[in-house]
Amino acid sequence: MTVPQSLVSRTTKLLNLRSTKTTGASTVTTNPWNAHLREMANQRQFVHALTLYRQMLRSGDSPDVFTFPFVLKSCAALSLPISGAQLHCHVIKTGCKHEPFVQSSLISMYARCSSVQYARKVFDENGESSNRTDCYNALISGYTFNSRFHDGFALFRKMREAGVSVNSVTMLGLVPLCTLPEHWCLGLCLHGCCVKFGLDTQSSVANCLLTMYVKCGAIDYALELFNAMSNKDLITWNAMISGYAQNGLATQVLDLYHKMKLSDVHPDPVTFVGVLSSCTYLGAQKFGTEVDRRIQSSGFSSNPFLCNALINMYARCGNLEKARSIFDHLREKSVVSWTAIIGGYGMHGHGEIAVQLFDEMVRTGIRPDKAAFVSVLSACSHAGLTDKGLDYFAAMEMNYGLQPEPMHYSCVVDLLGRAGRLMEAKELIESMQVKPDGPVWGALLGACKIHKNVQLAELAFEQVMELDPTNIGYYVLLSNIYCEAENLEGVLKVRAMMRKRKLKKDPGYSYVEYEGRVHLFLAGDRTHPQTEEIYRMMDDLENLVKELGGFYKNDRERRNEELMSGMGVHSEKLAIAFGLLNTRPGTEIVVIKNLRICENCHQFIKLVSKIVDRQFVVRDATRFHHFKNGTCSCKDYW
DNA sequence: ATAGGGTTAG
Repeated sequence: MTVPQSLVSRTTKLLNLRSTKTTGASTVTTNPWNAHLREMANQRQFVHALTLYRQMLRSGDSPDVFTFPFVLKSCAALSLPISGAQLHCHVIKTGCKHEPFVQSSLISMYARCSSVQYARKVFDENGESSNRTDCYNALISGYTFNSRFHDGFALFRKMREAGVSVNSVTMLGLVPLCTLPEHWCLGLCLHGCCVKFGLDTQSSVANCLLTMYVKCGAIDYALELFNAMSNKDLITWNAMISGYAQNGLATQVLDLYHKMKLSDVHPDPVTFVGVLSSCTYLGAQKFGTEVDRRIQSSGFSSNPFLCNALINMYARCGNLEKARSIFDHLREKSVVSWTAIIGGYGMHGHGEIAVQLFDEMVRTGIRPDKAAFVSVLSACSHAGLTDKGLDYFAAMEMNYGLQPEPMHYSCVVDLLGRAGRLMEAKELIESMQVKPDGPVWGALLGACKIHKNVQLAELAFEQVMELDPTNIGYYVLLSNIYCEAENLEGVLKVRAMMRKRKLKKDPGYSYVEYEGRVHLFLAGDRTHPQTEEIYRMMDDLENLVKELGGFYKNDRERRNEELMSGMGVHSEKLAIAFGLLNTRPGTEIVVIKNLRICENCHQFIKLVSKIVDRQFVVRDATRFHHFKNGTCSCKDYW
């Protein structure tokens, strides 16, 4: 085959290749450079490997069968198509093009750094000799790399029909093609294939299957596989930890991290990223600080992934000083770092700072992306910077060519809604290019609660029901709107709707982080080991609060809340009592809530803080996973 | 000796 001319003819010469002496095909030479090249490639020092290759040519030595795989791999890793094509010329000149390892390296190189079509060409022109497992494997993983689902499976079928034997590397190439939820049944079949071929004992294939399940959201299957694996290596642990983390199962992550520490496997930066993101999700700053110490002592402190994860963790947990200090010391601030710190200031009510930082980011030449706009838009809506937010929203598409997604719309609807500009918000939704999702109409519904607009609320609710009929939060919201409007009929209507759809309100829960553990309380919970003491403490507090004049703002509201949830004592009160029992006087007690704190508890906490002279901070955990869907199942976590 | 592969942040 000829090397694609379009690539070679480009003037850029990344490798300054001289013509080389042609040696006999596949002559086994003891090229002294090869050992060094292998070393470089194995250590992922790809630039060095290519430099070394250049030096080798300059010194007059010729590349051979053992040289090409390393340098081709380096080109693939660095995505250098022109150098890759030049190497292809060298392969032909040195007569190595029929060498098995060189063929599969070439296929892989083309698939990874120029075009999978060229990879296919090499494969086809190899003729009979490509009827080998290696070449099939290389091309299949090439299709996977380029997300070519149908081509990948078609080739696999061809491979089976041609009677070419399948090995574990075939599966490593094929399984990651099934990472979309709609393809996961096929992944399950592949799992069956692995068992049939006796490949499941290899931990790399199992890791690959594990990752596939995780990405499809089939956490149960992933866990089953994980538990069945007797030789869990670092990647096994990491796959499961990040799998939980990506599916919003934060407490399971912390549990698993704990178990990993007890095993012999040492965590690496990938592990810490998953653990930190779960601390962020839970608002578990103390746990996160522990992890931070471990990161420092493991020598990973300059890893950019970890720095960003740390900034995010501290910022979301409210420790803005610490987050800022890491951010300021960062050598290279990426758009991710900026987004994390902007989001942190935004969610803790420092909208002005968030906006300043966003502008500063743009001044330093960093191009904001969609996530950066989410953080600045939500900062604007929390701080009431309505016009500023609208400017950013306009700039997003006009100046940066970024098509807003439902997330951005829900921020802007919230922005307009909080400012009382309800009709504009409604019109914005109706003008959307993309289909609005539940949170977009939900934001309007929330705004209707603030501004007591029953009519618009009914309209927004109708829309939300089309999109997300099982989300209890919206029913509660509408019910409260009716309740405030003293529309008893409406309240009953919502309740009947919920009964008909067999929906029950998720229990409100609160948690307090204590001694590196998350202590979770559901409304009316009596499962905590200290339940007796907690309830005693709470009764005392309630009596004191009554003496100070604390009561429900309005009796109807209390009844409504109780009917909606069927609950007893509110979870935040339990959490407060637990905190008072276990923490030292003078320390702050941080309570995290999954649902908005109710008016009664708000007052309760205010009065308790006067009585006991302690500082309470109640933070809204819904902010932590505002844009994630998964529910937090912390229940089993002690 | 040599390919092919699995885990990371907002």
